[in-house]
Amino acid sequence: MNFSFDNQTPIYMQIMEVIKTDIILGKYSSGQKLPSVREFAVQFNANPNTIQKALFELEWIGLIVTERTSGKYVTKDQNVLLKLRDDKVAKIIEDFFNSMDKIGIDKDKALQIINDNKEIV
Amino acid sequence: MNFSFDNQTPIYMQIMEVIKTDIILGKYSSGQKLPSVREFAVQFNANPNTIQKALFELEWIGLIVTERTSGKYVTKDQNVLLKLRDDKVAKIIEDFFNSMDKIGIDKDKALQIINDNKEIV
Amino acid sequence: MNFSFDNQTPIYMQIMEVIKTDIILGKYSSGQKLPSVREFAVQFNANPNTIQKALFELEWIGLIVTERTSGKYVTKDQNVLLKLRDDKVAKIIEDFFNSMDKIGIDKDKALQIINDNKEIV
Amino acid sequence: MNFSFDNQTPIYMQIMEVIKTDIILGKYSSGQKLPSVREFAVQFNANPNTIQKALFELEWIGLIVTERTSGKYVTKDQNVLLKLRDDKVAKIIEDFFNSMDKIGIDKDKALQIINDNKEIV
DNA sequence: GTGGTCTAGACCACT
DNA sequence: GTGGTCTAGACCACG
Repeated sequence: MNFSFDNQTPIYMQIMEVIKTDIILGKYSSGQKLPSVREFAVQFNANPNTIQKALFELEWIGLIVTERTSGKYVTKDQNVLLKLRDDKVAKIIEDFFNSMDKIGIDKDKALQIINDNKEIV
Repeated sequence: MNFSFDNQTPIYMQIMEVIKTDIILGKYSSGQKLPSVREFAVQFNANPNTIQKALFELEWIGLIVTERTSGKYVTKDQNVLLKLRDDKVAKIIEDFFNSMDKIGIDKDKALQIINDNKEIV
Repeated sequence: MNFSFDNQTPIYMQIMEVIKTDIILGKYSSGQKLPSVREFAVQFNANPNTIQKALFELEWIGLIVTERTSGKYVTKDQNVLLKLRDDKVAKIIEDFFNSMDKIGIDKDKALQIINDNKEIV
Repeated sequence: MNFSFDNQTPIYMQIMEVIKTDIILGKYSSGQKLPSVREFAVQFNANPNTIQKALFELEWIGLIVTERTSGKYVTKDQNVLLKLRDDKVAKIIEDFFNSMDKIGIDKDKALQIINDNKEIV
């Protein structure tokens, strides 16, 4: 796998997002063991410490749990996983309307535009 | 006016965005003189150097022009202004679909969701 | 019995504490034979090596003695048992006053607070 | 200043506790600038990264805020500061009763013992 | 082999 | 000079 990192945002945040997304997409499913920190380090071509920092954030939000000496696992709590996805969807929609609002386009207008978007994009 | 800056992104970029948005919204219209660097500095409670950096970027993309000795003006080129707005709209829509795509929701599904969620958000 | 281990502290220490407490509480009384390492291993759902390590620590502080070929027994030395409990009580009280002291609450004040707070906690 | 670190618990946690306590005690008061990361590093004879880790935790719980390029400051939110102290007191009392309970001493008995503690300790 | 901690040292953006 | 990020490399406890 090959990742090209955006130079504007910290690598650890980008890694966090990639893994988070992989979990949402079910690439790593509930209760499953994640690759070890060292494996991730190779995969992302980053330092193990950087991976740690990324995974720590995911642990904080309850997405993954650490079993000392055996590895890190995706939480078995389905609610956390479902909520994560819903939150993300809600966030995307909110961002969309906010962005449109900032340039003077209200919700109704925004919806109209996006539904007609085939011509625009 | 009171701005609370996001601590993650450079201040000058945030100022740039605010001014850009103000121009799109017509607060500063085509051909109009912009406030002086010093006025902006007071308005944003920022260092004049920071303002300079922000304005320089806007000049670079052709949004504003500097008339030596008299100040900075919004470009008279209507095409630039219109394009700016359209670009932004297209960008917002693209971001929206990209974000949805990342979590496994295709265009049709995304449209369906956003149309259903205008009451929720 | 079901134990949920704290992921922050070594399992063997947690097991040690549980057994130690059980001895203080008289669940295993003076001179009595302890369950075998294997039985403990099943009971705590842990690796026999981990149990060994926990028991070794308890033997070190004189709480239990190993009779080769027959098993491990709670010490017959009543003094050790009594002292263990008194030590623990003293330790708890000392910890309490130390903790209070660290946040600027002296002994008298601490006593006053704890006497007032038996309803709150 | 001279600190002797407990070898059982991570240095960053111990540093975190020291700074937290200093804030509770008002050594660093509301809104005040904290020493720089590098100054702390010298003071605690630790690596700046270790200090960062400690301070990050304090930031997470809202105790301190980071002003990019100028430094880190104790939060101006008095509620957070007051709550911090109250939480700590409650925690200490709770720990005390829990510890006593574990060795078979109930609340009333525990209170009685601690009030009579002069002879015991 | 697993995660956790720590150090030394470097570079960066921002003011 | 401030905080933030990242790396390389080391050592440790645990099971």
